[in-house]
Amino acid sequence: MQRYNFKTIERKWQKFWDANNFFKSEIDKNKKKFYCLEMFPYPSGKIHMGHVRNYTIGDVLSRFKKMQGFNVLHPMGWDSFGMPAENAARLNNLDPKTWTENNIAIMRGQLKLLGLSIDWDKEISTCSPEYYKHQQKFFLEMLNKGLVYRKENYVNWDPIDQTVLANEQVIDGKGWRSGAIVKRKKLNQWFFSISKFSEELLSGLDQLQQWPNKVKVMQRNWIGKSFGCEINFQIKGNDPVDNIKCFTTRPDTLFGLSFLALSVDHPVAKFYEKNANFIKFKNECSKTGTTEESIAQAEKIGFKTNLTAINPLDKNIQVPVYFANFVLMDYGFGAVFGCPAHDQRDLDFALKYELNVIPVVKPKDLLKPYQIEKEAYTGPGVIFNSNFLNGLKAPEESINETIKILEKKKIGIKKINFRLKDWGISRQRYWGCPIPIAYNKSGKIVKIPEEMLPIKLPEKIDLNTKGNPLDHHNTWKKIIINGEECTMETDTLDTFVDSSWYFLRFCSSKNNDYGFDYDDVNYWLPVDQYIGGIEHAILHLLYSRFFMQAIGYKNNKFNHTEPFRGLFTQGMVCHQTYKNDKNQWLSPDEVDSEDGKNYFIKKNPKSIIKVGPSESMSKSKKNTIDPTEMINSYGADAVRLFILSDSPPEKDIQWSDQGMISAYKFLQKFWRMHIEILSQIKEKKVGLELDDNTLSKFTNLILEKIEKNLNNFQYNVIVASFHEIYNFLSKQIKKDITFSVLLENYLKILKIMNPIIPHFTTECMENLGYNNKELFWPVLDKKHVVEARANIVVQINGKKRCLINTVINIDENNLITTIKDDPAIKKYLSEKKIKKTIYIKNKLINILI
RNA sequence: GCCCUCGUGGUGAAAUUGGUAGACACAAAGGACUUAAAAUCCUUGCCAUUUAUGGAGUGCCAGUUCGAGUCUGGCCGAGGGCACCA
Repeated sequence: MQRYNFKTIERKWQKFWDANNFFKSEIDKNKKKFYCLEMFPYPSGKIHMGHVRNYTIGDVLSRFKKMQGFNVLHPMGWDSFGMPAENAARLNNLDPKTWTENNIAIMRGQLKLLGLSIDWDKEISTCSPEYYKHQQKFFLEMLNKGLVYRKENYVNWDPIDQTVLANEQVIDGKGWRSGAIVKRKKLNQWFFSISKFSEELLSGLDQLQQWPNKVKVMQRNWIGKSFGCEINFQIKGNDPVDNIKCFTTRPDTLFGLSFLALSVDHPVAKFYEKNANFIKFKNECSKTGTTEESIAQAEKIGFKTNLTAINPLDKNIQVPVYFANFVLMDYGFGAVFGCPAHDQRDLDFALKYELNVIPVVKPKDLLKPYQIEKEAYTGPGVIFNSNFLNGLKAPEESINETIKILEKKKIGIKKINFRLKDWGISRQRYWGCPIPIAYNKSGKIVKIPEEMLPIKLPEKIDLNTKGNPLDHHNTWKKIIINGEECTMETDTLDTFVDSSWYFLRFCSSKNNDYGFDYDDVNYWLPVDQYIGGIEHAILHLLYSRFFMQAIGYKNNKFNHTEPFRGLFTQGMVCHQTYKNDKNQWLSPDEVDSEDGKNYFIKKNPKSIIKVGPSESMSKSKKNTIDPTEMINSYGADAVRLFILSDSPPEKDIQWSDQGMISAYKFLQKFWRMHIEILSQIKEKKVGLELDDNTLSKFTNLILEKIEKNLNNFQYNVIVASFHEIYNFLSKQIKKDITFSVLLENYLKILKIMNPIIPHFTTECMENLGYNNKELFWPVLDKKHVVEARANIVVQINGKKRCLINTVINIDENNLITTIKDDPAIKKYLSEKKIKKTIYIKNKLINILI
């Protein structure tokens, strides 16, 4: 018997799809569209199992939607700017462009082996001038709309990568890529005014019903809206400083004021620049570092100024002003008022410097005398010790009432504050999109005129310089604009800018005049299903949402402001880790095991290996499995089948060789059954009515189930259903079935299986005489789903006692009569009176005795 | 500290949304076929005596209900996110 030869068959159908333009998508306003997008890859050189999982999930959905008659857009591109290219180029003495293009060629080939239903005509690459010239236009457009600005700012400086990082790219005080401890440095930087859209970005989340709640919560926290009040404190005497503004969410505790605390970067600090003790204190603060641990453990310290602030509600309350290490300049006004009784931080500070602790919120139902010791009281209660605020219910009543009073007295203003900060986009790097800006001799900003775009990166560049290579390229830096000699901006854009609009580009990937065409975008957008890793929950997704706001700002040409209607975040692919006796990582192909418990090095069977926990596949831990190797050994369909099996797509999956092999074996045994079915159909057997119906019923039930699971992303359950199909069919075909009924049902089953194992099923269908040029999802035949008989669970006092097979829709009295005759139940019912019965039609009966 | 998610056999997991717990697979054990191996097929969650038959059972403790893996409250544990955010 012939084995299933995946190598020739998979190639055959990939060519067929290609030749018939199977996955080309064009705008067709008579058809319902479906835009399926997976996060595009960085071209590192090789695809990894994470890609395989990501793109298989998207492919299954795309194929399913296409079969359902949707006009599907399923494109692919490359997130191809970024630092690894520069580093690799330096190592291998290549230029980043060549390195990147080679990688793309390799990875494109690898992805094609998977048989993905991608419209390769729409392929884009962010490092090509064809792409980034439009990005430069967006930059200028946004600049004209006042959404881009330049300012001198403290930045997060990564000393290894020699570049600036966005706040989001600093993780635990370390660079997200290099892992180096980030330093503070003052630089002139370009910013996107993302914070201008804080409110829109926050409220937009409510529309996103098909996003995981987890991601929405993370974004909400990130945007960090808080309601409060801006309060202006007068400074006593004739100091050069006469007032200090503070932001507070608890204006109702103002009578508990005992100090003001300022950030060391607060404008007031300029009066202390020459004070040796202040300099010392400032250094002390910066030493604390930015790591999570140090922040948590850092002691609250302060530097006392000679200023005295006056409580605006009561001029007799006068308090000292400190600089303090726990106040941040980039939130609120970089100044807070301290109310130690009701804020733990303030209390810690007050205890250290022996400042007043005045409680102003009293808990209800107080049992013992009320005294603040080492713990601040932050719960609800009633305001006291507070003159005209006394008696207000805190916090629900007191905050709003106090704000009203403060506004009336012109002391404070109601204010909403966001945690979200503007997005710093300048990077001191070569391999990124050049910023279309130059500076004239007097240092003024000059916009590059549109006809001069794109500003291309220079091809020949010396990468072996410190800092930004573009800065050392003297000919590139010189540019003449309107006859005036200028110097190019040498910073390039953060690569997150590239990925913030690529989903728009796919809609009009060939448009030369503009990044996209509004008609195209308004047809395809929003992306109906976006699929990718949870690691992009905040940055990439928030930036993309911002771009829609910014590009559509003041022109209202977009029909939708949210780019991604559905979001699915898939889990990681994990594998066990292995270490030798010297604590060095070992790759899975270096080790072997006979019992699945004890492992040894293949070359040295006596060696002992420590088996570590299963972790997400990474080069550094050497626990990777090469997808192309797997495709070559088992075929794309087997790999697709395995990567979807066992674990739900949103959870992590364990790679197992046994699992991979079992997926392969499944296809082989299904193929053997297929050959048998073929010969039965050729025989033109005419069978018995009963077995025909059993088959039709099964087919339609499994269709119903798989369709539901496709819509819910329960792909692991679908793979389980495939096994059920085999287990059922391999037995059923041994019975008498009319050949035409067998053909019809089997064809239906192959179509249902098509999105997951497309090559295999297409080949099988061709064997049956199907032409494969059109492929539609089978229609559920309800008459076969309706059962003639039902298995009813019989419970006595809530305990299952037996199953009874009866005709469908039997009424309760008839059922009880039948049950009383059943030998398995008789013994429970003998001479007992039935108190009550609960009957769920065709499902269950509970008899209480 | 705050927020979110999740606890089901040796393992990955299913469970029509309150109605037969453990589908489907992996592993292990036993069996069939075979001179033998591979491949293939069959059986097996736990306890009580054995296939029949009972019993317990979805992290723990209560509650609602005829009936709870599913709903409510409390506790324990794991994972993730945020954090001197005023």
